[in-house]
Amino acid sequence: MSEAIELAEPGAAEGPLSPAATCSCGLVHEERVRDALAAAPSPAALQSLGELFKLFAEPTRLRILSALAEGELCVCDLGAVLGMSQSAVSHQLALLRAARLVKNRRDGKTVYYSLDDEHVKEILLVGLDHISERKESR
Amino acid sequence: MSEAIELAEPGAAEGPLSPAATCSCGLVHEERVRDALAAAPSPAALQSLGELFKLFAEPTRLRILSALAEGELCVCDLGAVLGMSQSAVSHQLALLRAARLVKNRRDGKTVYYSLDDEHVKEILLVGLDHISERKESR
DNA sequence: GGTTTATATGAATACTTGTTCATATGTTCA
DNA sequence: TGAACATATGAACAAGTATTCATATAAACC
Repeated sequence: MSEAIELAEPGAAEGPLSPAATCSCGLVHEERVRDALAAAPSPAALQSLGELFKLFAEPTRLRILSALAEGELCVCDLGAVLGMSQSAVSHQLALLRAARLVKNRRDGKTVYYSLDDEHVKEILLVGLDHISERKESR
Repeated sequence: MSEAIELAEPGAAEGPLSPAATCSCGLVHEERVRDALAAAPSPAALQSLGELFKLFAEPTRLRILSALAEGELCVCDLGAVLGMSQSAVSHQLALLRAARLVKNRRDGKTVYYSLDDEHVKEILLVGLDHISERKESR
């Protein structure tokens, strides 16, 4: 607790910490806060990261991605795999496509989708690793 | 297109594919669909995976996690880092705690938080790797 | 060319969720 | 014990989003 300091006016601009960067409590470990701020990703990176993980944050899209991890599938195939309407699948594919997680190629009337990024499998594996580890430690 | 087959009755139960597992279109690559279904994670795993990635899907929590990646911080520190109210931070910490992504220890009135899982940094790094790669290829 | 089939997209609705406000819990210190 | 402080939590409101329904695009086949 040696580096704990008391800020006289918690909400006031005092020192290099920005005014809004202090919460209502008066206790702040200034050095640690400074380190954390220095190491923080840029707002743009945070935004992109959030949008990326949001795509992995839903069972529907997770199923699409893990299905495509097995190989190329057309939209109708994905509908069959998921037991979902073509429209719902297509909407999700549009999101995944915009994030460049999947790519598509057209063959006549059929559009085939596949993974566009090596990180997809990697992220899925780390996630699966995490949840299985949590399960056994419980 | 050699393995493309036409289902006579798209909605009807025909073959090992479940009735609901066929979309409105009649074109299904049966073998590919079967492979994808065989490789699909269990519903429970999909649920857990979704909940896990949902925690990484928001700038606020991403900032909390990357701040804690630099070292232990108390709730008030995190409020200062994020420029957010103690209540908002505490709510998010409760979610991260429930998922065992962070742990806490009490020292008097102060509660210190830190990362509870090696996968957190790993997931963050893969995500950052992905978005930086996308940026340069654009 | 016109019809059929596979996919894409726009609008609307139901649902989830992050933040705020108010208040409770738990610890220290006088 | 009681006051002060750090944190936790419950309720409510606002914002974002996944699915459905209807319709548009695009290619193939007659």
